[in-house]
Amino acid sequence: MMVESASETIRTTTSNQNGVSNLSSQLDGGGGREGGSNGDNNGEISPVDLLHLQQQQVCVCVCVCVCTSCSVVCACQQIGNKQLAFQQQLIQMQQLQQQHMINLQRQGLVSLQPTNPMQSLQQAMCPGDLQQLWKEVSGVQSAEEALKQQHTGEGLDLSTNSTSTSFPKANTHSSLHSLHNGQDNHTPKRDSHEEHAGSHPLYGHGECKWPGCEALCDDMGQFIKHLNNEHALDDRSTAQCRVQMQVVQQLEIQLAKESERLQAMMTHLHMRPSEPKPFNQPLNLASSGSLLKRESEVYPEGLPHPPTSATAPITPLRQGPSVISSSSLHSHSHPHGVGPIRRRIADKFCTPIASELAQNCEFYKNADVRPPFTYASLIRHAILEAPDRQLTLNEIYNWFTRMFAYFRRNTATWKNAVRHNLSLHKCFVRVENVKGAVWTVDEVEYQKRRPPKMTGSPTLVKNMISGLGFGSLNASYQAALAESSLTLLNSQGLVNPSSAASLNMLHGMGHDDVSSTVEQVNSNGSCSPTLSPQQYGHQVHVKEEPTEIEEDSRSMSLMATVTQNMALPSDRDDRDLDDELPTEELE
DNA sequence: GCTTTTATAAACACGG
DNA sequence: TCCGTGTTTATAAAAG
Repeated sequence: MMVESASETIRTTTSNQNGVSNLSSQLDGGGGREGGSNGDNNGEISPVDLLHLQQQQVCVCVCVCVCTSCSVVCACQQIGNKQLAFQQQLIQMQQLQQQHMINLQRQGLVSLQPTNPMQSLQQAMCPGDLQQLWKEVSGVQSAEEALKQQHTGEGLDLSTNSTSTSFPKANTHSSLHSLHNGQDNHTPKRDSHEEHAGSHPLYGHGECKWPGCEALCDDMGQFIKHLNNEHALDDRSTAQCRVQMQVVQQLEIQLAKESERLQAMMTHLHMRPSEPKPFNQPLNLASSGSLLKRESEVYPEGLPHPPTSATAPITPLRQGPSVISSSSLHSHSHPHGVGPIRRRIADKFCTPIASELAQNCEFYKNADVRPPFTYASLIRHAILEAPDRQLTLNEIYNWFTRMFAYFRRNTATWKNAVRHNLSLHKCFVRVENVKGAVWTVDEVEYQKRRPPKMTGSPTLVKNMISGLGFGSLNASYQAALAESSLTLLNSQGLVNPSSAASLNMLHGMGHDDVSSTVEQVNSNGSCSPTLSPQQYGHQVHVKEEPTEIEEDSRSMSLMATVTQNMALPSDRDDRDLDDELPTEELE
């Protein structure tokens, strides 16, 4: 069996301000470095050294051959004081590497084994490094290019933390694209070329994505031809395939490490369900700061204690803004120890509750963490999640307890709050059907209560804020909806925005507010509160707005306006509304 | 400092 | 009477 070999070039370069000139002072002698081992380790540079060099903003080139038959290791462990000396060293190293590569190519490249040399590199190699390996294997990159790249600041950021790993932009763009550039490659956005070219994982952006190959192909046919000619089943392709397997394996290892880290973090943050909690004190995302002062307080057993009494801040897994804000960290505790939770953070930042919950569903189910949403948001979400978008009070209770560990205790407190919110907010409409009293959501009222800070058409936003306030949806609002959100949704493939499926999809997309608004635009273009009780044929309104016309008609919900319209048919505005609403809604 | 929003607590009414 | 449900009021705090 032929010797399986490859040459690995790891470049840690920096686009630093210090440049190589700083190198000498930082590395000269090297005796002061912790863990420094490049002085007596037989020419090897350990990952620790690499990391250290990188952290020290040092430009260093390490060329390590991973072949099983030779032990060529080219490392700049003896970096001189002078920049020139360092550059010379680099050149020598590159020449050595190039020569070695030539030898390898003469031997005939064969597949790589996941041998120990390779595995030993895994600590220092990120997947991008493995991709870089392709360049060396395929001989695409010359040493001059590498040297040039090094001094132009492009190269691998050798960090032990994969999250901070950056990949070379220039010469590995193509090869990395298919695997590592998930942001580019996994997003639905694809250039027109790719869209028209069909879907071949090895073809995109008009070029071959075979690792190490950047051959330009005008169309799919040309690509197929190129694929068959250049990447046929031979030793070289096999070797590349095996390296690709290594890449995947490396990614899996990294994933396992990150998962383990995550688990440790969650464990550290008291998320061990199996671990007995002495007092089962919840963690409050919003007002955790006040808890720091009272974390030593103990509430007597059997006595209700404030649900806001958390012991430590904890955040769910998310990337959005639902994090503990500085203000929340410094919130004051309630003088009676009952610190009411102020505005939920996610509400404050207009975080879509659906996406937040979808993202951290298990988190909230298991962690005694107060969800960063207002009661109103939660209630609304619970109702909208229901198949028919209506829930009894008890079902709302059950949803709270099912979805949030936080609400599995202090039931009297939060249930009272739920009832209070249901009664207080006009967006919650109590209706009676055959099942009894159920609660629904008047989306118009909800949006009016909290104007959505959505990104989109300014016209839409404007109309959402101002146009909603006349008891009916004016034309501009409808037009804005149709122009912006509905178009957006249609572009997302949501043909029927009024369907529950669309709702769920929208929630999943994280357009909580947008979705709920757009839902109101039905297929015939008219706007109706989808969730208003008129939908429910057998339902009778129990919760009514005051019979007298409010001074501010904007406070009237659409549903309530309909109700009033029935009672006060002579009202002009209500007549206008009557014209706009489907007749069946008045029945 | 004012207003709005929200959370919390509590009182009360009503019906089963 | 008790309990669940629903409404209302009061208070405090945060945020704009």
